[in-house]
Amino acid sequence: MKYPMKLSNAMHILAFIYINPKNDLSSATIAVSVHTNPAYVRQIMADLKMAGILNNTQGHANPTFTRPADKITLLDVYRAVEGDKPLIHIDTNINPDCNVGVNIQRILQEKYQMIQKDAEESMHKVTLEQIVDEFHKCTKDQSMRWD
Amino acid sequence: MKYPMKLSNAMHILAFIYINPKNDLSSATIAVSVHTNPAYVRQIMADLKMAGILNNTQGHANPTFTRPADKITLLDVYRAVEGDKPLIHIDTNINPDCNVGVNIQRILQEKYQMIQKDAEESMHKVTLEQIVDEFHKCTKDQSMRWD
DNA sequence: AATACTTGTAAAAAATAAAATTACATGATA
DNA sequence: TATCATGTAATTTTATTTTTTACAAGTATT
Repeated sequence: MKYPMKLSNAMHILAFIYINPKNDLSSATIAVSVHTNPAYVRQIMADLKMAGILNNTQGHANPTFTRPADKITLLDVYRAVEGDKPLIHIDTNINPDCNVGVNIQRILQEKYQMIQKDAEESMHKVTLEQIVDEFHKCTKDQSMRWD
Repeated sequence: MKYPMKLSNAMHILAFIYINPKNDLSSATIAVSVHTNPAYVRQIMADLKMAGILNNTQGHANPTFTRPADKITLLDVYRAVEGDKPLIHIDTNINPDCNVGVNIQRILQEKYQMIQKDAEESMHKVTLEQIVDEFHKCTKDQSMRWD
């Protein structure tokens, strides 16, 4: 499948770091878990770094969060990896000479923006902390917690 | 992949039919407005027909709605053309031997389903009638109204 | 200082989902 | 009957994402 999965992979990477802070956190190790290659992990980590979520130092595998995990939301990560790309797209390639086409797409865009806003409010309520908490609950393995 | 645009094109097609009920509504004519080809228009109309939104008879270009336009929502059309495909996808191709990967994706899926639900509630509030009403308002051309 | 790691990044290639196209069977209408 | 139309399956093309390759540059250990 080639659906966009940077969001899911970015959350995976962040969760991996949060769950295994003492482990080897090199892009190579994380890549094994995400089932991809180190360069792609580094690309996503670069997005997260650019968005001010992650700290990392070149040459040294020691990624850390810039803020507590309960302040890192799904929306933050979505914005970090997807930027302004919306969930639903209008068709910008309609016939420009058709009054119906031009205006309907413009009106649709307004509606999509409202839907996007609702989805983003929903994403804003989900934190990395919540997700990792649920992970620990369901695995019944609190031994690796470090907080 | 290309961005999915069946939803926007399906809404375009429905609006075109609603705005121009007396015009030629052949797939060829609609395709000119959508800037695509007749077969693709027919494919989308087949989805809408299958979903019980549109009536059409083979061999005769006379598409009609099965119900009033204020009972046709964006969600209805989304379901018609996208089926169960969600807006956000988990990564199903993670390393199955990694406890973190498997569980994080499972937990993410639950979160995505909540976001999907909110987005769908938002889509449910938008009707074809509203969109075409806005079209008529902004074009200041009510002369083609037939209701 | 040498080495063996690492990250950071760009660029190219491969994969794949969506749209576009084609082809033709079938139905409607004059 | 001729000429339209729709319905639909199969194939090709296109666009986006992921994957891969490559290498510059930083870090740590010996």
